Amino acid sequence: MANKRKETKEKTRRKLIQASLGLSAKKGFTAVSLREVAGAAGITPAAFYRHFKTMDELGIAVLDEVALSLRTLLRDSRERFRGSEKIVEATVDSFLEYVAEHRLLFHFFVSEWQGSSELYRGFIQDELALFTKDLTEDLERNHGKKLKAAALVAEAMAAVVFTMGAQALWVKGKGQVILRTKMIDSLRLILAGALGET
Amino acid sequence: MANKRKETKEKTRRKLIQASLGLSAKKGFTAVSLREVAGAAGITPAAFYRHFKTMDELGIAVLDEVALSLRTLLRDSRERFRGSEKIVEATVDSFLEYVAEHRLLFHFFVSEWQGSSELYRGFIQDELALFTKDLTEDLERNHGKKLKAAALVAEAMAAVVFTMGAQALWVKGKGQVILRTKMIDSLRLILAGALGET
DNA sequence: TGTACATCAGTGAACGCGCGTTCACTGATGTAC
DNA sequence: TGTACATCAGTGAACGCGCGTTCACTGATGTAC
Repeated sequence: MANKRKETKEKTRRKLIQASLGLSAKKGFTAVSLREVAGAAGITPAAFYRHFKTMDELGIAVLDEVALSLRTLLRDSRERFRGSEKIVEATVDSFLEYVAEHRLLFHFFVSEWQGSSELYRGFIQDELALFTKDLTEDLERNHGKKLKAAALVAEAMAAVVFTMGAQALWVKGKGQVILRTKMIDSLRLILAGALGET
Repeated sequence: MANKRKETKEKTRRKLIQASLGLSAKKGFTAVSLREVAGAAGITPAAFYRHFKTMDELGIAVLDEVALSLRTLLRDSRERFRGSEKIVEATVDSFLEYVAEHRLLFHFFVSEWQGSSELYRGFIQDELALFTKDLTEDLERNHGKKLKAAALVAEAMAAVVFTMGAQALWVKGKGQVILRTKMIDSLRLILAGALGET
């Protein structure tokens, strides 16, 4: 077998990424040290360099992970409302499930969203633009030309969904239900405005 | 005179706050060290303790500063649309002027908005709730009962305004104008949805 | 299949450095008489 | 107003500690024959 070495290396790499997510949930990725993350992943600080040149490179690897998972969110959301007109509920429910199931990834995403690292901010903005673009297409497909300025609608929706989605990270039980209603109603408001009298 | 000592102490305190803002713009407040901020303010590390027990206490002082300035934003915005029905333009223009004039304060605010410090996050959510509450009242006053669920409208608007406002930090020249239009159109969409057919 | 050599993920010790915190101190400012 | 004492913002040296980075190394895995 010519790949056992590759396999174990990949395993360690994934441990480093998971360790970053866990540690940055507590105090923010910028405040996590190379030694900490190496220790949490079960390797010595020196071995860290076999995987990443810098902590920034690790940060980007984490964001790649987030991007990947966000795209599955989109796919899931699409499947849900295919053929149905309940685009709003489908989007919100997919989103809230995503946040619950990928807490650490989503928290990393929003915490660096408005952060000070231009590198991470740029990456996140690009990913958000992708999300908005796909949402725009879905809106056009579902509502046709009755809806003008679909791109604008998608952007306003994304702002609401990500902002309130971030709140979902810190709210439990009943609060989750209230938040869900709030998200749905907000999106309906926007959609109603966009479909309103010509 | 029994207050020259007080005065100079207050001056140093302000220098520490300003230094924090400058430094955290570059790498985020969490990554700023006590020694750095003391150095930037022109005092020794030990003297820092004459003003704050910890860096966290300094962070809260900075947020107090932000809260204060946000309230003047609200006042300014209110004065602009008093008697006028152009609540949307007035809000957006006040907001964009605020962001431009208080870049560092606003950046600090949004960068900790979804951050990992529960202390700061809580403080910011409270301040945002205040903003939303006042906006709700203004909406009710301006549109009366034609508008239902004013609180929801205000919250959706706040999400849009703060999210797009954060983008204004990193956009120049023509981009600013486009962003302004985008903000206005988004808010109008929401408002139209809320005023739509009963 | 067995042997001899190459690869390379991870080790452990060492380095110089900036960190937060403490301490006894200084000297300008404030207060009491 | 002048003097004697109290206050206290800021100093500068010292401390132990975790940091990122380097280095020669080890030993399991992979490759060539």
